[in-house]
Amino acid sequence: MGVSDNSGFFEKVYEVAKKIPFGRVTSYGAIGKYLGSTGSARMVGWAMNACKGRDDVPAHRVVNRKGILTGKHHFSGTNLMQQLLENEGIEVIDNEIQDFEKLFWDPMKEL
DNA sequence: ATTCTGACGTGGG
DNA sequence: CCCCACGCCAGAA
Repeated sequence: MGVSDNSGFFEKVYEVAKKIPFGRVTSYGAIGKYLGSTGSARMVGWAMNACKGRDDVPAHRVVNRKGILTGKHHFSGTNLMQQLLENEGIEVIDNEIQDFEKLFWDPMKEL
Protein backbone atom coordinates (compact mmCIF):
# COMPACT_ATOMS: atom_id res chain seq x y z
CA MET A 1 0.00 0.00 0.00
CA GLY A 2 1.00 3.61 -0.17
CA VAL A 3 2.39 5.68 2.64
CA SER A 4 -1.06 5.89 4.15
CA ASP A 5 -2.31 2.42 5.01
CA ASN A 6 -5.96 3.04 5.77
CA SER A 7 -6.80 -0.62 6.01
CA GLY A 8 -6.26 -0.60 9.78
CA PHE A 9 -8.31 1.18 12.38
CA PHE A 10 -5.22 2.79 13.93
CA GLU A 11 -4.14 4.36 10.66
CA LYS A 12 -7.59 5.82 10.15
CA VAL A 13 -7.41 7.37 13.58
CA TYR A 14 -3.98 8.80 12.81
CA GLU A 15 -5.17 10.24 9.52
CA VAL A 16 -7.93 12.16 11.29
CA ALA A 17 -5.70 13.21 14.18
CA LYS A 18 -3.13 14.63 11.76
CA LYS A 19 -5.84 16.89 10.33
CA ILE A 20 -6.60 18.56 13.65
CA PRO A 21 -5.72 22.24 13.10
CA PHE A 22 -3.08 23.97 15.21
CA GLY A 23 -4.57 25.35 18.39
CA ARG A 24 -7.70 23.22 18.14
CA VAL A 25 -8.71 20.00 19.90
CA THR A 26 -11.14 17.11 19.49
CA SER A 27 -12.32 14.11 21.46
CA TYR A 28 -11.83 10.37 21.19
CA GLY A 29 -15.54 9.86 20.67
CA ALA A 30 -15.68 12.42 17.86
CA ILE A 31 -12.97 10.58 15.95
CA GLY A 32 -14.57 7.21 16.63
CA LYS A 33 -17.92 8.49 15.47
CA TYR A 34 -16.38 9.90 12.31
CA LEU A 35 -14.86 6.50 11.59
CA GLY A 36 -18.17 4.76 12.09
CA SER A 37 -17.33 3.26 15.46
CA THR A 38 -19.46 5.43 17.69
CA GLY A 39 -19.39 3.24 20.76
CA SER A 40 -15.73 2.36 20.36
CA ALA A 41 -14.20 5.56 21.63
CA ARG A 42 -11.84 3.48 23.73
CA MET A 43 -10.25 2.03 20.64
CA VAL A 44 -9.25 5.53 19.62
CA GLY A 45 -7.44 5.79 22.91
CA TRP A 46 -5.67 2.50 22.19
CA ALA A 47 -4.63 3.82 18.81
CA MET A 48 -3.17 6.87 20.51
CA ASN A 49 -1.36 4.63 22.95
CA ALA A 50 0.14 2.82 19.97
CA CYS A 51 1.20 6.08 18.34
CA LYS A 52 4.00 6.64 20.81
CA GLY A 53 7.12 7.51 18.89
CA ARG A 54 5.18 9.17 16.09
CA ASP A 55 5.71 12.91 16.11
CA ASP A 56 3.33 13.19 13.15
CA VAL A 57 0.33 12.35 15.30
CA PRO A 58 -0.69 15.23 17.60
CA ALA A 59 -2.10 13.02 20.33
CA HIS A 60 -2.07 15.94 22.75
CA ARG A 61 -4.91 17.52 20.74
CA VAL A 62 -7.18 14.61 21.56
CA VAL A 63 -8.96 14.67 24.90
CA ASN A 64 -12.14 13.21 26.34
CA ARG A 65 -15.60 14.68 25.84
CA LYS A 66 -15.26 16.89 28.90
CA GLY A 67 -12.09 18.49 27.59
CA ILE A 68 -10.01 16.90 30.31
CA LEU A 69 -6.47 15.70 29.62
CA THR A 70 -7.16 12.15 30.70
CA GLY A 71 -4.16 10.86 28.79
CA LYS A 72 -1.57 13.27 30.15
CA HIS A 73 -0.25 10.51 32.36
CA HIS A 74 0.79 8.59 29.25
CA PHE A 75 3.05 11.32 27.96
CA SER A 76 6.65 11.74 28.95
CA GLY A 77 6.89 13.49 32.27
CA THR A 78 3.77 14.68 34.03
CA ASN A 79 2.96 17.93 32.28
CA LEU A 80 4.11 17.46 28.70
CA MET A 81 0.62 17.19 27.23
CA GLN A 82 -0.51 20.37 28.95
CA GLN A 83 2.61 22.24 27.90
CA LEU A 84 2.17 21.21 24.28
CA LEU A 85 -1.38 22.57 24.37
CA GLU A 86 -0.34 25.79 26.08
CA ASN A 87 2.33 26.12 23.42
CA GLU A 88 -0.54 26.31 20.92
CA GLY A 89 -2.28 29.03 22.88
CA ILE A 90 -4.70 26.70 24.67
CA GLU A 91 -5.34 27.47 28.32
CA VAL A 92 -5.40 24.47 30.61
CA ILE A 93 -6.43 24.69 34.24
CA ASP A 94 -6.50 21.63 36.50
CA ASN A 95 -6.12 19.26 33.53
CA GLU A 96 -9.18 20.82 31.88
CA ILE A 97 -9.14 22.77 28.62
CA GLN A 98 -10.70 26.21 28.98
CA ASP A 99 -13.22 27.27 26.35
CA PHE A 100 -13.31 23.67 25.20
CA GLU A 101 -16.51 24.07 23.22
CA LYS A 102 -14.98 26.98 21.36
CA LEU A 103 -11.73 25.16 20.55
CA PHE A 104 -13.44 21.88 19.76
CA TRP A 105 -12.82 20.62 16.24
CA ASP A 106 -15.48 18.17 15.04
CA PRO A 107 -14.30 15.96 12.12
CA MET A 108 -17.94 15.23 11.29
CA LYS A 109 -18.59 18.91 10.75
CA GLU A 110 -15.25 20.35 9.71
CA LEU A 111 -13.95 17.44 7.67
C1' DA B 1 -10.01 -20.24 26.54
C1' DT B 2 -11.24 -16.97 30.32
C1' DT B 3 -10.79 -12.66 32.84
C1' DC B 4 -9.55 -7.94 33.49
C1' DT B 5 -8.29 -3.60 32.26
C1' DG B 6 -8.25 0.70 29.70
C1' DA B 7 -5.89 7.91 26.78
C1' DC B 8 -14.35 6.82 26.42
C1' DG B 9 -19.35 7.80 25.75
C1' DT B 10 -24.13 7.59 26.73
C1' DG B 11 -28.20 7.19 29.47
C1' DG B 12 -30.76 7.20 33.75
C1' DG B 13 -31.43 8.79 38.52
C1' DC C 1 -24.07 19.54 38.24
C1' DC C 2 -22.67 14.58 40.20
C1' DC C 3 -22.74 9.49 40.42
C1' DC C 4 -23.56 4.83 38.63
C1' DA C 5 -24.12 1.01 35.24
C1' DC C 6 -23.57 -0.68 30.68
C1' DG C 7 -21.58 -1.03 26.01
C1' DC C 8 -17.52 -1.38 23.31
C1' DC C 9 -13.24 -3.99 21.42
C1' DA C 10 -8.25 -5.03 21.53
C1' DG C 11 -4.47 -6.84 24.09
C1' DA C 12 -2.16 -8.64 28.17
C1' DA C 13 -1.87 -12.11 31.99
